[in-house]
Amino acid sequence: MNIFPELKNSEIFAGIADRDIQALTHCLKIKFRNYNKNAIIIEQGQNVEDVILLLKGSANVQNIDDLGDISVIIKLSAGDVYGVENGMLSKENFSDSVVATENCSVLLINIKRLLHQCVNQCPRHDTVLKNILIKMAEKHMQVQNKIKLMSKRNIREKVLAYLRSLSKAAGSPYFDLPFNKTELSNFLGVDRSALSTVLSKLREEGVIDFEKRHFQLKLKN
Amino acid sequence: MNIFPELKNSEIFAGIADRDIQALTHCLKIKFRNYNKNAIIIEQGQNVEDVILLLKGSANVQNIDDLGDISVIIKLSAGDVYGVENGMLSKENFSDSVVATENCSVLLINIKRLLHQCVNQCPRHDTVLKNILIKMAEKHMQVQNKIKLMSKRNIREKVLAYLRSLSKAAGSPYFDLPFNKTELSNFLGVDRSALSTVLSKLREEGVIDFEKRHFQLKLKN
DNA sequence: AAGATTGTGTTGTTTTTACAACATTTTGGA
DNA sequence: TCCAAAATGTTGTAAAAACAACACAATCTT
Repeated sequence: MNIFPELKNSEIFAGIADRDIQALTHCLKIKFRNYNKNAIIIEQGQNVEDVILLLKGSANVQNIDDLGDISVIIKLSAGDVYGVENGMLSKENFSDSVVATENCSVLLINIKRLLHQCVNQCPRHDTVLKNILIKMAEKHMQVQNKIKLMSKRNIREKVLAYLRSLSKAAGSPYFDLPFNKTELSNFLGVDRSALSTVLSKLREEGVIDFEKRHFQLKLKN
Repeated sequence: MNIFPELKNSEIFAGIADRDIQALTHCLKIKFRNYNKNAIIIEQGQNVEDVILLLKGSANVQNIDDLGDISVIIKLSAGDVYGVENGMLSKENFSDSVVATENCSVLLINIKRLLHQCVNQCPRHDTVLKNILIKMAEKHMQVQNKIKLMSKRNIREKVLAYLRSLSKAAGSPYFDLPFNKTELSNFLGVDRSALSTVLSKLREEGVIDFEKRHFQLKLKN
């Protein structure tokens, strides 16, 4: 399959001439894949060979521990990249899974080819790497911010801090959760039913309103 | 002050010839600073101008929220780097503080100079940047792992998971906490006295033993 | 060395959470 | 469209956590 048109629309390849993109496709051994919702894009334990670039859809980076408890580490949206950090540290295996939460289109980029200086002196290799590293930095900041949420001493403060950050990102008191409520509980590291109770209470108090994934933050509270 | 000898001992400059290091010092506007224990190396809100490289000592990356609650996001040890991600995303200000937990020696590296292609075609600039990005990737992984700890549903599992990771890193059941217990509670996002109770219980059950910062993991449990 | 500050463990109380079980709704396939 | 599976909200209960207050130990300052 010719994956050329898919790459053209990605931020990572923005501003790169068509024939340079063609060259990069070979140089970086780029593969294109589609995944259905709930499909496993990366399975924890799997060999680290490719970085993934999510072109379309969304996915959760998650981990299941010995007790079977799921922890959702981060959410990936279209444009996001995952796995560069593993490659940079020469990790053998992924310690977390990436699971599609919608139907996804994904590019697989060979990690070794990406990180090591291209023998062909392939044009724009560095530009792509730089763009990907910026994406990684972005995730790094997001994860650090998530730690602040999770440090809050109760569910109410955790979820409010998270909702505020979504509202801020949306630039509006109205916004959509990127998760269903079960995923949200795993994202915040709390029990689902306890979260449900807290959300109901916040609604009853008039602090928030919500319907399915659509939320409104009514008071700064 | 001549900071040359200080740089030579850092991993970041490993394998770079002496006169190249001299050149880099100017090119990257590198400054050397000492900080006493408890001194603020970076204050949240401060302008992002430099990346810091911790040469000696240790520091906590932490955040104080509106309610005055402290959250310790990560611990920095000798060799660690902080602030690259902010620079890469053109953040104006730091949103977290970095506080010395021992007497520290620090290099300040101009972030713009580091990230943008050097006009002088200064030798080894890229090597330094690459080394620093690997350090960033390392922190990124650490932070993701921390999220897994914090996702555990009770203090017992959180602290045990953390102690296991320290034991694994030390390659021994005996190891030292990089925190005092108050800091540890802020690192894990739990109440200090509650943590103290859990640790005492674990000791009483024979799962762990500890004295000050020195710990032993007696059972996998 | 003395005094002040910080760190630590303990306890009791109150609040919050996890857990389990369930009913209902929604979603996704077949 | 119908069925099965998944998501959601609710409730009760037991367990755990936060909070506050305190005593004592350790550490730092002067």
